[in-house]
Amino acid sequence: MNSDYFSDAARHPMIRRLRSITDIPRVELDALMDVKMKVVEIDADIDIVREGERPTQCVLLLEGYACRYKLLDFGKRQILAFHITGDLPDLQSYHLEVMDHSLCTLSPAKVAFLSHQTIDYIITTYPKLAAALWRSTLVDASIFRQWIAGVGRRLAHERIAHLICELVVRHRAVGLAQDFRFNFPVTQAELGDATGLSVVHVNRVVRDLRSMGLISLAGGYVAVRDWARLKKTARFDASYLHVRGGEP
Amino acid sequence: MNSDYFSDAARHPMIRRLRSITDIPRVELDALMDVKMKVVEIDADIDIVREGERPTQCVLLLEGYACRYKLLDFGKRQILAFHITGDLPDLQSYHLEVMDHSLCTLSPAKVAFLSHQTIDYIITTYPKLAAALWRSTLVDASIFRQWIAGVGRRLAHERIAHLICELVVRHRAVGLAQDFRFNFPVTQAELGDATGLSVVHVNRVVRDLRSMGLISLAGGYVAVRDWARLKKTARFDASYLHVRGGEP
DNA sequence: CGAAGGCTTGATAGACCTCAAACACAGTGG
DNA sequence: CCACTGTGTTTGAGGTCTATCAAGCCTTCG
Repeated sequence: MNSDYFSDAARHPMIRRLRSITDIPRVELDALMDVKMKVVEIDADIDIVREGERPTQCVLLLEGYACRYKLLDFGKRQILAFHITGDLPDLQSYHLEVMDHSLCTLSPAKVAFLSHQTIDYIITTYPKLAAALWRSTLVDASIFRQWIAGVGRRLAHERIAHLICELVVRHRAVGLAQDFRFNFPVTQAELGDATGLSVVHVNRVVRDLRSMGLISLAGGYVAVRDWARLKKTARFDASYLHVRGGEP
Repeated sequence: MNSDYFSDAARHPMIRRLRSITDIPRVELDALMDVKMKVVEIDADIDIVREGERPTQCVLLLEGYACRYKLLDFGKRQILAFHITGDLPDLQSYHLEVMDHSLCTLSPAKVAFLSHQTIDYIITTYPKLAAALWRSTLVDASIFRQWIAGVGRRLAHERIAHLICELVVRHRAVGLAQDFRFNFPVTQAELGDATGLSVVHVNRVVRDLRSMGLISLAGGYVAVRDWARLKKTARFDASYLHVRGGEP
C-alpha cells in the first residue's frame, strides 16, 4: 500500500473521482480511506478481467489507462469505455456475476483490488458511499448512452472530437488536465475500435483535426488547441457526464 | 390503483421484472406490493420526461412500449433503449438529477409513478430491493454496452436481428412471449433510430429477414419463425441480459 | 541492424444514405 | 359511401461516407 495515495483524502484517486460527481460527508470519506486494498502494477495491454469470468473483486484504477471492450466475430472489437485514474471500471461486477465484456490496460497501470466483501461492508455501513457508488455506475451508463448516439448518428469527425472533449472534461474533473493537455496512451487502432471506425479513417480524421488547429495528438498526449471550436465541431455538451459544478 | 396488478406478486409487473434478474425474499416483495403508486394512462408518442428536466419521480411501465432517446442536430435521433412491461425506464433519475435523454411512449401505455421519496424509503428499508434496483440499472447498462457494439461494429442485418433477439428474451423473461411472438408497436423509422440506420435501409433488411423465413413483422407484432437461424444471423448470445436461469 | 508496431497515404470497393415517388391503410368528414 | 388526409411501408436510382487492400515510412527496442 502506498501512503502517498491513501493517507490524504485530496490525493486518494477514488475519493477524487467520487467527489467529482457527488458530495460525501467527511466521516464516510475517512472510512473509505481506511479500507484495505491490494495494490498491483500491471503492464500495458493486459486483460485484468475477461468476458465470461466471475470476478470476486473490483478494480480501482490508480494510475494509467484502461478500457472495456467486447470481441466480435472476424476479429472485430468494440471498445466500450476508456478509464482513467480514480475510475472503478468493473464495479458492476459486484451485482452482475458474469462479466459481459473484458477489461484491459492500455498503458502500464497501477490498480487496487477491492473485494466484493469489502464493497459489501462499505455499502451496508455507509449510505452516502453506497449512493456514490451506485451513482458512479449510473454515470458510466450515461456515457454509454452518449456513445450509442455517437456511433449511431454522428459523423467520423464529430465522434473523434466528441471523445476527446469527453476525456478533457473527465480529466479536468479529477484535476488531471490543468491546461487542456492530458495523457492519452491510445493508438489510432484503439481509437477506431472505440468509435466504430477503421484505422485508416481515424488517421485521416485526426490529421484533419490537427490541421484545423483543434488538437495536437502525439507521444501519448493530447493537447486541445482550441477548446471552443473543438466543442463546436463535436457538438459537445458536458451535462451527460454529470460532473458536479458542470463543465470546467 | 388497479388491484389486478398489485394484489398478487405473480402479476405485479415490477416484481416479475425484478425477479427475472435476481432473487428477492418474500417479505420484501410484500413490502413492495404495498407501495403506493399513482397509475396513469398515456397516449402513444408522448414524452414522459424530457432531456434537461429534473424529475422528482420514476416511471414504472405497466403496459405498452416506451423508449429512451436523444435528439441530435439536423433532426437526427438516436433511440437508446426500448422498454416493456415491468421496466423502470428512468430509475437513474433517482441519482442523476438532470435527465440526459428523454423518455417517450411508443404505444398507448399505462404507467405508475414512484416518487424519489418512495424509492428512498424502499432502499433504506429493504436491502435486497435496494440491490435489485441497482442491479436493474446495471442490466440496463449492460444492454447499452451491447448496443454500442451493435451500432459500432455490426452490419445492418445483424443489428436488426440482434435487436429482435434481445426483445424475444426480455419478453419471455417476464412471461410475455410464450410462443416467440410478442407485441412490437415500433415503426420502421423508430427501428432505424434505434439501430443507427435509415428508414429505407431498415425496410430492405426487414424484407430480407422476412424472405429468409426468420421473422414476420406486421400489425404491431413480431413472430420469430426460426429462432436458431435468427440467433445465428444476429450472432446473439443472451448472457449480457443477465436473466436468471439464462436464455429461455 | 533487423524486427515489430504504429502511423500515413493512395486507390478501389461497398454498405448504407438521400432523394423521390408510389402504394397501403386507417381515420375523418362531407 | 366515398373522397381526403396522414402516417407508415415499399421500391428505384444515384451518391457518399467509410471500409478494405496495399504499401511505404517512422520509431522503438532487443
